Amino acid sequence: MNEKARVDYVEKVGVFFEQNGYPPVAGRLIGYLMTSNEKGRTFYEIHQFVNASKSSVSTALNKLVEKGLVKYLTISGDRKRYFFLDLKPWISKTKERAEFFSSFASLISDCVALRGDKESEFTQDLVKLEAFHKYLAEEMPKIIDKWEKMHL
Amino acid sequence: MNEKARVDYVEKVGVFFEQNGYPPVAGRLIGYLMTSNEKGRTFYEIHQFVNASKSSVSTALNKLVEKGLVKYLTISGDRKRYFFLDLKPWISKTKERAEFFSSFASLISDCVALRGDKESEFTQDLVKLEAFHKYLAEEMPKIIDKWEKMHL
DNA sequence: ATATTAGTTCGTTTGAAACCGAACTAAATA
DNA sequence: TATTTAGTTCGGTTTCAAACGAACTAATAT
Repeated sequence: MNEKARVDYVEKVGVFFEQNGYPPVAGRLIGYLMTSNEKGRTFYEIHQFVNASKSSVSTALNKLVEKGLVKYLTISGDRKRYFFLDLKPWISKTKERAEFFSSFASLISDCVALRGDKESEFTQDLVKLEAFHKYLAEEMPKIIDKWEKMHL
Repeated sequence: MNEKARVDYVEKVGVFFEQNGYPPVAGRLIGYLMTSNEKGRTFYEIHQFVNASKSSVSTALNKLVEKGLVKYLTISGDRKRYFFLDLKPWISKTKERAEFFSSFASLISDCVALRGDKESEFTQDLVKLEAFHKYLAEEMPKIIDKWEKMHL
């Protein structure tokens, strides 16, 4: 693989994940592992490539391992760990994200319950918005399940 | 409306929006407007209720107006503006959010293009993940359109 | 035993976002 | 004309997450 292309790509992934709420180092780390083989990368390789301190790498890496996005394999008689991305949880993570819709729906529901003017246009719009989010909270898992069935 | 209940509710909305990437003041502001009538609230009322400085309220309010989440009406011969929530853009905002899926899909696609080991399990998993996100990028707008048709 | 190496821990620094207060503008009122 | 009011602007402070460096642990290798 062209090294310049890899560096550029990793930076792009870094930005993408940063925009989606990840710390920059974590994003670059994911990018680096995306361009790596399944044998995994050592702590030192990651540390060198993402050009961050060992402590930053350690923290970011452990957080990603906790989240289940990164796994590692070990080789007996070899102290190093070989880190790699686990792509499987991404789908279930998306399903979890759909819970946003139901919690927003119930937040709106609470609001409607609180309001005196059930007949006002604004309250009606709130009710509609709640219905919309309830609908999405139901439909999202459905379409994900559908995909899972298609691809098992 | 019970004032204590309103205060509690506004705080809850504040936390929710804060968790979803909004500044705390903006979240509380949205909460306050959710519990308000469609006539709208004045700058001063908001300022008092959310208990933040005028400058913070001004900044947060203007950002929300820019985003189209808050609108205001004016009354001739009255200098005040009456701010209220516009609930209509929420649905299209959700549709926009679905663009996340297509941009992630193309990010993965770039990665696959970069990789030499097209046949490896990891690359295959990447391809699958890309397909999954493409699928969602198509299905999300569809189910939203479906809802819109049901409720026009 | 000594030296490397892999990774962790922890106290400090840095940088950006959020918030603030005070001074300001511009319209309305007296 | 002078004053009040609605909202803005801008420079400074606070706050908090992210990153860092240096010292540490524990396993391996010499």
